Amino acid sequence: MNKIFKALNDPTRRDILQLLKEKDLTAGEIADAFNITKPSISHHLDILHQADLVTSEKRGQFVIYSLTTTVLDDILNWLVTLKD
Amino acid sequence: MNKIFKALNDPTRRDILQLLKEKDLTAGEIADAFNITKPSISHHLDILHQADLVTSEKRGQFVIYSLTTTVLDDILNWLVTLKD
DNA sequence: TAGGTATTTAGGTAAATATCTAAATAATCT
DNA sequence: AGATTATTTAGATATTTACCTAAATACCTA
Repeated sequence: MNKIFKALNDPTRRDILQLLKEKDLTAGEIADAFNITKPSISHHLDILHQADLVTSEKRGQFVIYSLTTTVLDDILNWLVTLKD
Repeated sequence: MNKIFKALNDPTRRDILQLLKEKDLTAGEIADAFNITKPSISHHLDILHQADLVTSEKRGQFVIYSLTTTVLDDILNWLVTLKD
């Protein structure tokens, strides 16, 4: 839970997730979508990965990132429980 | 959105919200529930207030805090949209 | 194998965060 | 009014975070 909230607590990382919602992307493609250096994006991707919000697969020299949404259920449950 | 995610990105603050779910509490009662000094709790309450996750009402020398969940809808929407 | 591309790791810096103690403010009570 | 209680503000410190540049790693191709 902690890791997920931490991962979501950054606008760049939230934007990355929304990009990945459309389609899988390589690390480079993700970096190109932002005005941030590639190492910084790599760091953001690492944090998202630690939270299990993305998975990565190495394809040749590329690393393809995909969205994973199953862990969001924990947060959704927590929020809904708080609401009712 | 930013403020809400920020407010939720701390276990103490999330625990405060869950306490307030049960019933309204004074700042002191909230502080007593944690191994943290009152000024620190006051600071956490301020962050929750800035995110509109709690409201406060002064009753005599006490300040009573209540949970507000309406702003959670923004996050819930964002999360659900990401999922489907 | 040498050179090029994609990505991550390492190291450093500035800003934000969580915590503390001490002091200030506000309300109550004797 | 003076003392007590509740809460917040101020100021200090240690940790975390987000970002950068430079270097390392991994893979591909000629």
